[in-house]
Amino acid sequence: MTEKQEKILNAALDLFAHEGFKATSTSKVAKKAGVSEGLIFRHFENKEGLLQAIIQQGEEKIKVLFADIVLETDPKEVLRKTLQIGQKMNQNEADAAFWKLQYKIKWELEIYGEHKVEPLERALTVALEKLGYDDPLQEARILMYAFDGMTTRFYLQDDFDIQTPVEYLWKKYDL
Amino acid sequence: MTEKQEKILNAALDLFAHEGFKATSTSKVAKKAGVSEGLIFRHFENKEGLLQAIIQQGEEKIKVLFADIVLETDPKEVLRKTLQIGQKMNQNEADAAFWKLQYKIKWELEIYGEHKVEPLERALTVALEKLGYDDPLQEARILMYAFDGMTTRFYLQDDFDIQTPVEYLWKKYDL
DNA sequence: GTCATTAGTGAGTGATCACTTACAAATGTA
DNA sequence: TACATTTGTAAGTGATCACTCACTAATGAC
Repeated sequence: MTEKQEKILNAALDLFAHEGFKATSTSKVAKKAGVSEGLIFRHFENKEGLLQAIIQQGEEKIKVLFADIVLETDPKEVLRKTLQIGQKMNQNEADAAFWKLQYKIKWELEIYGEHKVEPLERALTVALEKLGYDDPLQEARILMYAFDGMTTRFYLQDDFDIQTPVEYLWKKYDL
Repeated sequence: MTEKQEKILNAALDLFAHEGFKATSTSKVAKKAGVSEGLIFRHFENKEGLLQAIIQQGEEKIKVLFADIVLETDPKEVLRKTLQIGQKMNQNEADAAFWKLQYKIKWELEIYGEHKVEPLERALTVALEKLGYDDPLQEARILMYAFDGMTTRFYLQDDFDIQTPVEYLWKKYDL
């Protein structure tokens, strides 16, 4: 990966996240990255390839994000770490743009990518089973739906306070 | 509202919902509606105006959807009716496309439109208070986040089974 | 040092975009 | 019937789109 290749990816990530994939022109990406437009097509073949390269990074980043949780054996710690994912996703501006794009792109591509969250689903199910829930899989899924809903709000609603609902869930699950 | 005006709106709704706003050209809308492209601009001024007309319809439809719930006084019935919204939203293809667009458009416009769901939030809060929840507002919000997360999955994941989680919540709230 | 490969440029390309304009058909009103 | 207004069309418009091409600069292998 050359320096200019990375500059293209970073510029594309930022623009796709904030303006949308379809709404971002390749000329805009090139300008922001400080390279000629032709170079994008040399390295990524076409605009779709550029997007796929970013999504590819996403697959790896999500594994890293979940790795810590999947290995955890203490059930309450699994829940605690899950509720802390939101903070991890938005530690800095680059990460925030990255994860926002992951949420945003779902609707432009019309693909949820459920396999990506499956490891988390399994970890949560095991944890909730240990904690004595009757239907741990359904409870895990409801928690994940709520998390997705909260995250959506966080990215779309400027003044959204994510702290309060997270703390509420913290209390609710007695963590 | 002339016949052709409605045809334009319906064609636009369908295309915007399935292809996206930015990705849908005005010529495509005209072709699908069976009118000349110029007529779109005569009636709706520009492409943005066409979208706004659809969103306007959304504001009214959401009020109708919630009206029944807001007037309900029995707390459990409020919860039951809330969980049944999902079915109401997808009674027929036109409705499904309409509500899908409402979800989809949020990410293209980057606006959540929290005022639209406020009446439901209030109704749920009152209901959960009556049922003795410590923090009924937070509980109401978590339920709404979960609902949003479920609906997102429903629209993006072809084989998503919305029935099971709804039934789980039904049991959980003892309805 | 030579030569093949890769990285990078910048000026194109046709296609498509949202939108305009000039004009005709339909409709309402007296 | 006369005429003003609204509804509708078809053929444009310049701008912008994703992408290509001919070319040069840099790098690596021997």
